[in-house]
Amino acid sequence: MAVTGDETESAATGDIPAYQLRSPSSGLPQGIVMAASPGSMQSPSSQHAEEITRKREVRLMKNREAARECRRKKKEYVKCLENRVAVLENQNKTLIEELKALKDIYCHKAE
DNA sequence: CAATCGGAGCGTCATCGCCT
DNA sequence: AGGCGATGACGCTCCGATTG
Repeated sequence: MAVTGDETESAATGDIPAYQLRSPSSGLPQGIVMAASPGSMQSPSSQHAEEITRKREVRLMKNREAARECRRKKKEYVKCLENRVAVLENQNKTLIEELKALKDIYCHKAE
């Protein structure tokens, strides 16, 4: 059976999730410059950059959740298949027993 | 007891297929 | 054509088990 210590919610690094430990620059598409000081007056170009960043964050968040859901469904599917295997194996066993019993009966009649 | 291994889960990227 | 959700692939972390 599977190991059952599978909750990875709490990172051992304290309160920072593992996926945020990467170098921050690596997550950004090339050519994107982070806005220097949010909250102050912004040039149109930095507003645009912020919009792009925001869109990216939304996309990443949606995909993160989609991936989680996808894995959940896959696990469920595999569990279903495993159940089906167990049922079919039982059926097979029963049928083999039945066949053996019938053969026995047939043999004794033939004697 | 520290090192190593293997499995599980996660986030992200790339890609595909569907919908508008 | 472009947006979007689903999913495979990859690399990473964490954790329990095993081993020397």
